[in-house]
Amino acid sequence: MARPRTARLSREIIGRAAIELAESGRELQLVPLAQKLGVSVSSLYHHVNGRDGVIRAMREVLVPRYLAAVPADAGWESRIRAEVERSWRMYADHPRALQYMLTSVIDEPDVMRFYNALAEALVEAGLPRGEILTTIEVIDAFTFGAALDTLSPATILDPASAGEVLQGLMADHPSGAERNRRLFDRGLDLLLAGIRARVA
Amino acid sequence: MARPRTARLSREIIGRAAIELAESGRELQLVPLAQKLGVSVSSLYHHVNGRDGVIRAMREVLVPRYLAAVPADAGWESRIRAEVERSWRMYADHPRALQYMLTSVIDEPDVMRFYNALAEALVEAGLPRGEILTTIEVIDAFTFGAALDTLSPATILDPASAGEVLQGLMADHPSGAERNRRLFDRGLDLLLAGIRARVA
DNA sequence: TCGTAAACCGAATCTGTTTCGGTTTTGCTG
DNA sequence: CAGCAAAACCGAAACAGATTCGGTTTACGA
Repeated sequence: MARPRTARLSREIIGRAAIELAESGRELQLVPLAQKLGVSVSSLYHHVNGRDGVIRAMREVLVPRYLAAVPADAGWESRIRAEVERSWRMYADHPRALQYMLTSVIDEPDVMRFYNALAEALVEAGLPRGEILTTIEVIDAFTFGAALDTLSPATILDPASAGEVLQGLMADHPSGAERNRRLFDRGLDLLLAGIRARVA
Repeated sequence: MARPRTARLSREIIGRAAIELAESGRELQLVPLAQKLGVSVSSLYHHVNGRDGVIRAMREVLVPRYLAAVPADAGWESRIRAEVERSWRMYADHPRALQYMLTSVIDEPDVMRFYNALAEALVEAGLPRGEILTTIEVIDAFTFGAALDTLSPATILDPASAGEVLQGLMADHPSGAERNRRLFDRGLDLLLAGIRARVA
């Protein structure tokens, strides 16, 4: 086949399809990706730079979708909550895609905006200037770790080999998405409580 | 060559070599690994189940090395600090190895011991029972995220595209290992402050 | 209308993993 | 103390994915 009337591929089309493929649980491979798109593997190379380029395209789709600017909210704490929530949602909605994006460097303007928004909120909170950037990194690291938790199997711990205390606690502990949501909520609560205590 | 007088390989030998290889920054591939061990690639298959088996062997080396039981400390807070510190050190000392271990399931007894120790400490702290497991997961997620931060390039953010507030903060911010250490310390401080506030 | 570049394809190549058949040594068993 | 199964190694072949290359047709600008 030759050049079609209207192009079948673009970075965005490839990125979207790759995200779907990754989230379906299968490995991110070019043959299945090309099949999904009804195209031959080599055609992908006209739009993205190989497999790494596919991963980059995924990020170019996800970041603007989740991290684009929104009208700012009132207080510093609710602004932080809103920003971090969106960032977490991006990860948690697409944990398998995230897994591939782990090692690549982040240079999206929207990511920078996200950091900026957190910085401004923390300044407003009254945190000493020297602690702000580190605190942002803490929040980011936690969000990231919480998102990776979604990749764990539904039940992480084997009750059989758990100790006495732990075993008792595992009985009515949620699993899967519910566990993950609670983990994120509580972590953010704890961090914000820590920040409040610090500025008090 | 045939069977040697004394075996050249074992799961542990392979695991150690693989960790070194990963930390050296090169890809974890079987050919370099076999070369490093002075052995042919196919020989690896007698001891570990392919590439995935090599990754598993890495974990079998690292987990006992870092997470084995140690004599317990006095208060709940310092016990948590000690446990989490060791867990973080494992990750932070071997971030590249960690990267390969991300997706595999954890079933080591020492890991279970680690969770148990945290559970007992939080019970002692007086945290409501229904919150303990989630809090452990929060701590774990943060540690993990903080460790992954070591994989980031030395400078994450491009000052040129940073906003006004952020740019000012980036001037005297540490980078590399120093940044990572601070990130971990402050995160743990914030979480513990949050827990203290909760039980107060 | 002509020529260049874009968008696609199949086939070939390259890189890395896995399997297979063979050789020698060990260590157990009768 | 022979015999023999299994262990530990090897090289070569098979396999799996990613990447490159040369070709064909179509779009589009000069």
